[in-house]
Amino acid sequence: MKYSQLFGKTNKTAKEYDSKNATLLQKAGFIDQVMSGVYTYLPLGNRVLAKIEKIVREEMDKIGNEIFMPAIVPTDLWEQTDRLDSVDVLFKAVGANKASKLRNDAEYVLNSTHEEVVTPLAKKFSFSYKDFPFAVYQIQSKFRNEPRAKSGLMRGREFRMKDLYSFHTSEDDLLDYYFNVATPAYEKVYKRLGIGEDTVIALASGGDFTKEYSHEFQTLCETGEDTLFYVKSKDVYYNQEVAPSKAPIIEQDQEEKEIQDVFGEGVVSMEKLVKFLDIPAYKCVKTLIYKADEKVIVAAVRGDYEINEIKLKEILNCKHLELADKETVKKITGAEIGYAGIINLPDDIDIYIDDSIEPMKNFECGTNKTNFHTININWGRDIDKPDKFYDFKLAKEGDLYPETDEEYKIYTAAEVGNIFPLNTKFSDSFEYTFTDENGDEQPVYMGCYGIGTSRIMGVIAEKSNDENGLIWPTQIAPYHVHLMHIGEDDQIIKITEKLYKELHESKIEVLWDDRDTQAGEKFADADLIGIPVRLVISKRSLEKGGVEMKLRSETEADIVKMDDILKHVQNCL
RNA sequence: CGGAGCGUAGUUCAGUUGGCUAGAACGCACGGUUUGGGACCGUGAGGUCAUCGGUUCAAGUCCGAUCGCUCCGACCA
Repeated sequence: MKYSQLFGKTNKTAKEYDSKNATLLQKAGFIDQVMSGVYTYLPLGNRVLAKIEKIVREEMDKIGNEIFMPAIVPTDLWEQTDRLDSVDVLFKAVGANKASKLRNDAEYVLNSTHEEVVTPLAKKFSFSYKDFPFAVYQIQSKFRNEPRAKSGLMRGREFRMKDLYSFHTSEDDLLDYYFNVATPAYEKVYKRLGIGEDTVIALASGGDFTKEYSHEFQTLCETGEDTLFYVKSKDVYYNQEVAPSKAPIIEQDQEEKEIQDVFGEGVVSMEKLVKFLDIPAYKCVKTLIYKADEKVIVAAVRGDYEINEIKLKEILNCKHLELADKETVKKITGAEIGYAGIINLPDDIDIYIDDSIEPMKNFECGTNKTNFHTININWGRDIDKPDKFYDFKLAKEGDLYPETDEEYKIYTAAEVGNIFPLNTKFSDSFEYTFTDENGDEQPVYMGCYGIGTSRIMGVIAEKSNDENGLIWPTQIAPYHVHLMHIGEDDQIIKITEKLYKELHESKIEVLWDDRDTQAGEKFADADLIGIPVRLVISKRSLEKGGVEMKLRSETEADIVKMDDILKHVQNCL
């Protein structure tokens, strides 16, 4: 490809975003934003995405059959799984042209994931135990109406994803595939993409998919959205959303002080309270009123912690958990929002207390009376110590892994894959069963396995760059070689053109910057685009005996004899 | 969905208490000098100031609504 023929150019005045991948991919002409979280892939970006997907496809072909499902489907499929109105990010589409008489009024779903399509599909073709196990996958655009799309390709509203679904006659067979077939295939993919070293498996929430943990493939990356908690002795990573945690020991007072109500008008946040009472947050108790399904409950953590609703939900064994509204809080506590505490509560309410509170002495909590807080509360004396404490605090830096009491090591990471054991959740919804050896109907077990291919492009751009631009790993670089000539001398152009053709014939992908422009501009663009090998032909290089060759990841250039250049390039790929 | 900021040329931005015949840089076109890190000289094209409404003698500027973008938070199957 000649640069002069390439659609989409670099733009040095393009906006600087907080996110590197958004900035660099747009400056270098890989993507163009259409709206928040939605991008056009320009030729360079499209080539990178295609190469990522080729690698994913090659590995998935070893463990499943590729199919291609529709992005748009009727709503009734989503009604059958009860997800039509429960998936917050679901896009629904209607025919927009109200003026047209031919228009129908039906509503459709733009799939955010394809269980609703693949399960009825499998049901049409595979009914006998002899058909199992099997797996199908596709690479598709997905639609999720993220309330906050951000960070370039890291979190989009339309994005590319590979989704594979596996079908089994038993849970054991599902787990065997899950851990021994899908997981190694995923590891191979990340290795081939050049992020294998930095990619770990983390335990994460199964969401509404499964009660069990799901497994996330997380690429360590400073600007990632996720926080991982690593247990060294077990070599296990937990996503913060599920990390069990024990608060480190904090020195407590020896003497029990006198309990006391303190008047503090409008002191409703932890921040204000700490200032007002002049005590640290870890001497306070944070009390929140929740609605768990239809039941109202009280949950309390130490003041310097947040409540982890995923963990709390698990403890409560409820489907929906949300903070109670103003009226409910008033009814339960008798006070305005902000003064709830674990004392003076009605007898019939269930109170859940985090284990961070257990060792506390002379602690503070709301009085359940507007404008009042109570200090120097002690277990036994002022309030009965509950039989059971729970762990539903959001793990934070310094916390211990409860089982071994070792301090977590903390990493930030970007999710590049997520696999879920679905078990019979979707086969139940669609009444998908198979017939076993005895002629009996049995439930089908399923797993689903996702890789966000466009996000991976963002993650790699985010991780692999320097102050001058992108640095693509060879396997997914838009081209292998960035060729340029310096000087408009006929001889130099002829030599460059000859090399361009030779590279082409050797199946080496080459981008030739054939513009008549300043050398500096060509160098700057080459660095920005980030193609792994740069070849320069100029009067100077010819005088030195050939072509200058430089790797994007290196700072030093070498002169290579014209006859040896193909061999040298091939060695680098 | 809450909070904050913003929307002016292809791009990134400036435009003060309302006075605009709306600017700059980069990019683009033409001519010339250059050719190893975004070089220089000259000429030129390019704008319904997001949209709709209001206030005013006068609106890019003030007010309202809508749409959109960025950042923080909530959310994230």
